[in-house]
Amino acid sequence: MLATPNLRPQTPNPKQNHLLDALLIGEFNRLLPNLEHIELPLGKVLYESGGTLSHVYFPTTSIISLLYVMENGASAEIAVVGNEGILGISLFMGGETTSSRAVVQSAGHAYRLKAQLLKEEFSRGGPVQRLLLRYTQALITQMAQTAVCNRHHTVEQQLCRWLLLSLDRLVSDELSMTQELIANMLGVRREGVTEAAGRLQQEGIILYSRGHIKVVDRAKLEKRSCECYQVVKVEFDRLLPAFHGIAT
Amino acid sequence: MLATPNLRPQTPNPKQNHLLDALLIGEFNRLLPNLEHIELPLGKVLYESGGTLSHVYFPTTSIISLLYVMENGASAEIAVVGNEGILGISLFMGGETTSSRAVVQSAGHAYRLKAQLLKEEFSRGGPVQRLLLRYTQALITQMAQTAVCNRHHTVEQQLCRWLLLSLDRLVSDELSMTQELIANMLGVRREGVTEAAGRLQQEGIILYSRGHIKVVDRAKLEKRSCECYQVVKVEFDRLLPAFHGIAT
DNA sequence: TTCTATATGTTGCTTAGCGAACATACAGAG
DNA sequence: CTCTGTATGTTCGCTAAGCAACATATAGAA
Repeated sequence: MLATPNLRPQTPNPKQNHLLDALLIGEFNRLLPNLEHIELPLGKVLYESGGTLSHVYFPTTSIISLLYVMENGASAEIAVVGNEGILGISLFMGGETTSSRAVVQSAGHAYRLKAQLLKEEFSRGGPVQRLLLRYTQALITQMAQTAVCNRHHTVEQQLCRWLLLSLDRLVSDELSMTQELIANMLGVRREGVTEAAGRLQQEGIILYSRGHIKVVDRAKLEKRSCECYQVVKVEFDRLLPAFHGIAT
Repeated sequence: MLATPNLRPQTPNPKQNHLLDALLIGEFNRLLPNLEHIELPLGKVLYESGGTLSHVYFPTTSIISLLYVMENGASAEIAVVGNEGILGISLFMGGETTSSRAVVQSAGHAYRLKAQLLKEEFSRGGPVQRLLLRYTQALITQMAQTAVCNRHHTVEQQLCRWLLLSLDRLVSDELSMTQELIANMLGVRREGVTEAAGRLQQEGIILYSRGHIKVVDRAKLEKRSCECYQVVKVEFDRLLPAFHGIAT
């Protein structure tokens, strides 16, 4: 039996989002009053495929999943966005609409900013623009690696990768997530996740119960994962190192 | 028996690359003398994973494949770049290095530009920058769709998608490509491609022989393909419509 | 406490695609 | 014309993961 993770000791603070923290320099500071704090419940759909983007989101304690949903209803996760990034890159990339659905994968807090405001800041160029583009580049790496992972790795490996990606974006070592939902994200059957999770639990790597997963042995989890996790992590660290002061 | 496609009636011309054509406006025109025409043989590696980018490439009659190669040697194609785009986006995205390998998938011509020159133009902002970012957005869509396709679709469907993507980037309806190479791109076994191609040939959709594939019935090919091809095509058309005059 | 919706466990069957080992067939060199 | 390397065809067994149809267990509501 697992306790519900206590994720709310801190007061919400824009600086909990690393990208936002790095952005809030110089003139960008004037946007601070325009940041709107919101709470994101599990499953909330922030963008629908093909829809227009009214805001961009900076998750702090929440995690957003970029999902592509196919004609027949099957889905697959393209990338995740947590406290390291921003949701809504197609806004400044010029797309206006997004081709994927954005769903809250882990409930928590976020800050949002009106689309127009971010676009204006972006088009000013300079460090803000450069940082946003570097983040986009990191996100591209994540997508590319997801494609590779989908092609070559087993459900268990992908589950490990997915858990690690989530863990890196949370303060806790627990996450609230049913196997059914994980299966949706990975684009596999629920039974496949059940089996893989069962194996991981038997080996003392994770502990789970009705929608709560606790990672007990992170080192082993990394070993069971495919290389994809490390590849993405290294690239994020390279492109967005300490964040503070890199926006130069 | 198929004749080798005659792809060289035209004199090489930068305007054969749609993106370059759209870029060569106003001040960007001064870059024209810096464009270097080159011929790209099949299989040539333009970027190695992790390497530094000395040039960006604008394919005209060639097609470049972005491949990710895993630790164990297995590979998968992330995206393709042809006469609609530019190779080397990580340059202006701020990455400096690329995380995937770029290989010539279809021999032909291209123009290249010194990395520094493109970076300078990009950082000027304005229409050039906007167009490059829109193209990047389209490329992101292609990567995301590749991820989905890898998860859910059969080898045959993916082969159809791949043929269509290649076709769109060529003037001819024939391509020079062995099944072995296609298998590498798709990240599947050669035998799988042989079987799928055999079926397509039996139904009169394609015709092939020792490294030459001719698409006979494009309409049927589109029907056999998964939705992924159309999704990507629609997004490219939306983001980069007629090209001429959109860089505003 | 009991009930119920939801989460997880399990099993049998089927199939796509892998790995490996081999057969054939064609193109271009000599 | 023959030889040879390369491209394609075929087969066997195997496994991961799909589909389907259940059984069980538990948290929270009543």
